[in-house]
Amino acid sequence: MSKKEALLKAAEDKVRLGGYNNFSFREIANEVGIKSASVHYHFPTKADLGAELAHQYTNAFLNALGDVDEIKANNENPIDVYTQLFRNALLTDNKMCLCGLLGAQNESLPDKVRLEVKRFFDLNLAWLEQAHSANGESEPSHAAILTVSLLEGAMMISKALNDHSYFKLATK
Amino acid sequence: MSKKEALLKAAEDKVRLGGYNNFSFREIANEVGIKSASVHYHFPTKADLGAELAHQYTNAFLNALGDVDEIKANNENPIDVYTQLFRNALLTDNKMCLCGLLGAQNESLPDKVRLEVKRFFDLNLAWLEQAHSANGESEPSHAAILTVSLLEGAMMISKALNDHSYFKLATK
DNA sequence: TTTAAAGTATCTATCAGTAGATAGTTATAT
DNA sequence: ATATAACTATCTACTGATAGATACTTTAAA
Repeated sequence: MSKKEALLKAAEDKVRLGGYNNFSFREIANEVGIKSASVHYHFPTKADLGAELAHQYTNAFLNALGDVDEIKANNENPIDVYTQLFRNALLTDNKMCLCGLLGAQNESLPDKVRLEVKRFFDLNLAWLEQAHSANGESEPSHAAILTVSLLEGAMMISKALNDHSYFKLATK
Repeated sequence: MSKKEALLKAAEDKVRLGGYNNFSFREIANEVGIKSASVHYHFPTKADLGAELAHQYTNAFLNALGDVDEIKANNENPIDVYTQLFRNALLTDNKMCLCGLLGAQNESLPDKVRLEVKRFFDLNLAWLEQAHSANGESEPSHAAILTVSLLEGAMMISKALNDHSYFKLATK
């Protein structure tokens, strides 16, 4: 893993625990074994780092979801796949969804970060709409909104209560 | 409004926009017209301020909700009342739910703040369980979890997309 | 094929600004 | 007189950011 990738990973862990202000160049530099000034070589500003972090997170998330048609072709329910990905993010990493937390902080984010967070939800809603449509839902667009809202909310409250069983109950 | 109340109000606005790290003693002191050192007279530490903020927010929220039995006696649906309170918080104030945002940041909060955030959701779930029970739901506890998760998630994503119509769609 | 230039990745040193917090002082009001 | 609510002054720690130097690697030109 390159230093740049390591910096992004270190930042991701901290942001997913406490939001955009929960990491500093010094902290993540220490963790990967360079000086804070050197972080600016890879990311001119903190906003640049935050934006790239959200962008890559979104790409990785959508990549992990895969293609709706392929899922259907395997006789699987894409909504179950989606739910499972959220569940893993919470249970395995024991952390919030990066873009969920950043989204809640929207108004205090730099513009370029805000834009990437919006991209995450736009793409998620598009994927879910396609999924519900493939499932024969009568209102796929509305169902998509309900799905992502419920999952993000359940995740948030599971963290607030520090109780993973909450998420399981909310998504069963 | 006393200085102390004004400090809490100023802090609340900032926290609801960007989380616990989104306000400083200096900022809120300037806003109410005192010096940052004087804030420590009212709140020994920032954690004390945060905890009292979340506590009062919770009390005000539950007070605004009112009593389930009285709502039912007026032939109103308490779940509609609950939804409407969330909607107003978002549409009128144009801000996130304080405890929703803090809950997502859970791991980076001081202990006493974390405790108050947990109290918010515990009390919300109890109120909703009673409400769903009064509505004759077969699984009031489960319904309560779904209700608060959906509303918090819809609120979060409305902020992320900067689009209030999203919340309306999610809650119709 | 050697040389020159450019790019990569880091360093040290430093900056102005802000953070929360403390000690000790002063004014005001009961 | 005492408690309340503010003040001034100051502290240490941390923030993101910049300047300038160094070593190493890669590319391009003579």
